[in-house]
Amino acid sequence: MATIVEVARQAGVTASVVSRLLNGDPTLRIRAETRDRVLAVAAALDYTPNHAARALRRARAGTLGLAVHDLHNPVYAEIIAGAEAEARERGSVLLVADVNSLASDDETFRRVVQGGAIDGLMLQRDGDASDKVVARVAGSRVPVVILNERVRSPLSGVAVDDRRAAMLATRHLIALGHRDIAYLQVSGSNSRARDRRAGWQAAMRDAGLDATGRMVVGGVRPETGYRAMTDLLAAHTPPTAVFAGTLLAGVGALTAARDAGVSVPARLSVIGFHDGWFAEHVYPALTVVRLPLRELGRQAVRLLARRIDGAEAEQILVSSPEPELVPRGSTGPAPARRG
Amino acid sequence: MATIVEVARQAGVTASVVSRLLNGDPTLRIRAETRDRVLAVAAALDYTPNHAARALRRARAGTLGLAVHDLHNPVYAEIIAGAEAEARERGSVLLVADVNSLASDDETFRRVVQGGAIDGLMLQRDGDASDKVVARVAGSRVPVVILNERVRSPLSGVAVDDRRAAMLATRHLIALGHRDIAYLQVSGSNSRARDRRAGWQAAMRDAGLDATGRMVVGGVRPETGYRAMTDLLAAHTPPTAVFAGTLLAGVGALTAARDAGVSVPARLSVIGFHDGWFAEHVYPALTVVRLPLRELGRQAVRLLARRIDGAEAEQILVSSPEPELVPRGSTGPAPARRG
DNA sequence: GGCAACTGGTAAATCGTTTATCTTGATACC
DNA sequence: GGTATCAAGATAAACGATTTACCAGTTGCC
Repeated sequence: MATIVEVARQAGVTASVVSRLLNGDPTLRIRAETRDRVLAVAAALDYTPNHAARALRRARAGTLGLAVHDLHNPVYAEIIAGAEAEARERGSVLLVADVNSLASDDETFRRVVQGGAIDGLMLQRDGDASDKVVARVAGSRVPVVILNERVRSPLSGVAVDDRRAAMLATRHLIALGHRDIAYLQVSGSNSRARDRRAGWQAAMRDAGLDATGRMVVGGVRPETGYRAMTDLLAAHTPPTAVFAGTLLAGVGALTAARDAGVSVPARLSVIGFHDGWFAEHVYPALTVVRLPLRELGRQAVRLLARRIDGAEAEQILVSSPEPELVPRGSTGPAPARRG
Repeated sequence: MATIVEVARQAGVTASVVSRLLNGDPTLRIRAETRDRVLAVAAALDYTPNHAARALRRARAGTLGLAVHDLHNPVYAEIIAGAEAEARERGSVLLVADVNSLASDDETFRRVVQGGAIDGLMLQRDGDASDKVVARVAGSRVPVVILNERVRSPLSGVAVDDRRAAMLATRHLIALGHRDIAYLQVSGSNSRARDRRAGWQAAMRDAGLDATGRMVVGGVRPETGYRAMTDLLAAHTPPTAVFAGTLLAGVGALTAARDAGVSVPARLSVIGFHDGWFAEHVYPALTVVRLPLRELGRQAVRLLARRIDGAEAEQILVSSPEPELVPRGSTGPAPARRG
């Protein structure tokens, strides 16, 4: 590969000039013909600055870290897609690391975070491993942005309007005539869990309905949603509708209803949180509320970039595009009251 | 952050000693007490070698590139998970880049590939964008490993036994009494497409069945599988079973059957290729053949590491764990012959 | 006692960029 | 005519680590 010195040599100038020209140094005074000559040589040699050398000199890697939990969760895929696009547009590049490795493998953490391989880190707090990583990274010089959560001040975070979307979902069920609406709660203590629950409760209260006692942990995986739904259906008077706090719990709930012989949506309506391609391929197709996850990914990168440049911690709520109800087959009118 | 010079200073030696000690230089002669002192200081200062400096000096980034098409495809998620684990265990780190950006955005390609940000690249050839990337990267010094495909000699690649798995799937249907078995072909001209088709054909031939005329493009996405299945069902005598060359096409086929009012598995059996969590949550649960995708990801990283170290191009077939039939609800005995 | 071999390191040269500070000849100003 | 300014670059010092070559004492051997 051609180096900057080689370009300089062939253009008859010093490396300094090449560097300043290519980086657009405003203090550089250069004759037009010299500039053209340098640019021509750089193009001819297909000169590309060496990543490592630049990183060393600038004390900046040009790389953003993204800690991932489970790539199989479609919610992640969407956030990552947004982050990748934004990072690319800004000339950065995304480095992925498994959050469990970061938490449990000291060597990995040091290499990635302390060794300066990344300029900043994005991660979703979810479970002990991620909390551990947040704690450790807070003690380093690497700024961190929390994904998909409202956080308090020393931290930076970017979230979507979970509360509003949860209300949207619940109101949809209420509008269909449901009065006994259960909530499959997100596990963990974070704003996602709190806000979605709060949204459900608020919508229930607004409609004069009782929101107590109909809440059960649905988790973030199909299996947990399945179990939760199974338990609910085994109750004396099962709910006629269920709002699943996560997409995968919603899918699991649907499967549970089928296995229990409860027809959806005739006897039970199910609505999920966040959209994914397979929501159209379960049966019946899952009604969901869709949130701007891709945009969340983009904003996270922007915020992280600002923090790397020294800006203060910030909290961002991605409110556009707005949460949207996507009605599909899994929700329908409430069955006639048994009471 | 503490530098190697600072460690050396506090330990009363030169940086050379610290470097050689920490990197296990076998030619280094050092007194036990000096060694302990250096190690103690390094530990006390929590010394971590600077990524960029090391990369610059060694002319090696310590980073492996992974070009991704679509993170929503679960097959990818599994390969990535394997690659990430293996990379981490070897002290490398994974850098993800969207294959379309690499193909279409010149700037991105140069930064990532030519600038030395990665030591090697893994990608799945699938579509024009990826072919373009392969062509361009072949002209650089960066070694590339093709994922999930058997390739010819100048290239390196790692594949699973698509042919065998396809036979396994087809034989399962044959064993259930099906004789009219359609194949939803994978799109593109690659060994995945060829081998799966060949496996289907071989199994059909072995059973004395006709494999011609029952092949239609199913693609790699639910929508394409849906359309293909819809067309098949509209035929004069629809098949009684269908082998979908991809998981998502299988899911789409299932949905198509339902929308066409064809009950599965009573009138139509469907089997998919590769497993994914949602295969258990479609209705009926999708029978599939499972292949060692995670191991494929691991082997890809190993092969790439060898190539980076100068080894010749190689082709690898991941044959363990063996392809496995995972019977679920979408396949059943063939309906009584209409003829 | 002379030479070789070993011990326990040291010195210095990179790697490719960036950037603050100089230099040098020409022009402008008063 | 002396000085200040300016155009157009040149110089050189980092950034932090790795690696090759080398060296001063000390032992060992015959």
